[in-house]
Amino acid sequence: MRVSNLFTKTRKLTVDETKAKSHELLVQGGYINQEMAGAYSLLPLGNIVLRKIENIIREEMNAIGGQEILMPSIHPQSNWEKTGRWGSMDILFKVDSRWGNTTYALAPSHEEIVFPLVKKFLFSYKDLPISVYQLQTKFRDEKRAKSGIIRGREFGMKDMYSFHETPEDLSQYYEKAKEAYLKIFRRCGIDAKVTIASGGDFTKKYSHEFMAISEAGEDLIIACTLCTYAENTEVSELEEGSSCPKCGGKMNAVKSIEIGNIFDLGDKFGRDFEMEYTDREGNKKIPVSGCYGIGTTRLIGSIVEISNDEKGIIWPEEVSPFDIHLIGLGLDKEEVKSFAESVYNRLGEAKLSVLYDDREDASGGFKFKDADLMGVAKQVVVSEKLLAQNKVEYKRRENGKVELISLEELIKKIK
RNA sequence: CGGGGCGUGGUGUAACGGCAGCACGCUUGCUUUGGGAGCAUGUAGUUCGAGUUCAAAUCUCGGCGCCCCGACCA
Repeated sequence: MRVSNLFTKTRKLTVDETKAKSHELLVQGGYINQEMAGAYSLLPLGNIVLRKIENIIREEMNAIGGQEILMPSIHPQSNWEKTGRWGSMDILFKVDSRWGNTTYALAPSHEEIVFPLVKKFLFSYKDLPISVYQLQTKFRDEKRAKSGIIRGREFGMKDMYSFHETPEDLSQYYEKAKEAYLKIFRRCGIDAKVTIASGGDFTKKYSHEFMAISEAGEDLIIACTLCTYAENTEVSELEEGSSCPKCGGKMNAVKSIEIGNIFDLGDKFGRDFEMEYTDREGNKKIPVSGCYGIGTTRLIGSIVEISNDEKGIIWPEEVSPFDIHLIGLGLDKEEVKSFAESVYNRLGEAKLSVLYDDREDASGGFKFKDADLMGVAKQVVVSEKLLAQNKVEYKRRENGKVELISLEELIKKIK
């Protein structure tokens, strides 16, 4: 991708200091645009980051047997009445059809679709376990949208639902999902803490929240400084400075963002939708199930919230919108330009994705500032000076360490 | 939903009730390319409605919108 072709631009000026840091950086860098309170457009760069996050999630969900599907966003009222949530859920958007008197729910979650859906294909214990997931848009009529992309009224989410014969099988799968979640967050550059929380109005059982430690967070948790163990202060009896029940490390109270949540649903929704199958003894049985969510667009904001400095965003490698940000200096000179172009082409041949700052009318300073702001994990500079040595300059955004290196050495090094 | 704040060119801001100004951006031209370039040039604005007043960006009432604190939070 050439910077000269990007229809978005970076912005020099601060957008609104009162908002979240991640919001400011994502707007300045040209990743997102706010359309109203709680609704955002993802611009080319932001969209690439979202796809990268989604693909990481896909890989890890597929690895634990999840099958990807895609369900609709508008749901029939009757399904929501069956679960009792039509009347009880105050964040539920309801939309009227212009024809007749039909009202639909705009999906804040998908139990009301996925349970009747799976029911259609579930006849025997031999069909279990089943695990399905989707990457989709959710709508929640939040009383107050806040913190930029971290808490919107429309947002991206991965939701997975699993169905099992026994609570034991569910809990085994639940643990597998927990590990998969930690892996996903690690790949996104976040060292997530796992807290035990209440199940909300969802289930009488417990749930686990995955927390990213950040001042921008809305939750206060008490987290171990050594391992992933943590408790939400809403339910915790641990005190600041006490020792971790799991590893003995020190527990600290910290603010954090909820980036994932998994629930043991028991047979709640299975019963609501009379989801019966025949077990080994020929009896009718209701499966137990779990659900597993990750806010994908919120994750974008959370990563930026955690990974930035005074110059801009610092993308962790796996979610960086490009492998390399290539900066061409002095491109008005023909030989420098063709050198830069050949570097761009060669990196592409080596299957590296490159954002190439090919602007001939921008000063060098401007390009460095833009690159640091946009935060691509690796930067490569070409210039007249470097051309003379037949070298390029290689720099990692996270530590700013600079290396002079030949192009082929560079490719070998980062492939 | 309770409380508070704010609404001025594309962006960020200034203006006692009395000529709407600045910076950035953008246009055009020339010069510039190793850390947000220089000169010249042009461009564009008071959220909406009602009211008070000789006169409203400024005061009053209402609408709409956004932000913050709290409450809420699959």
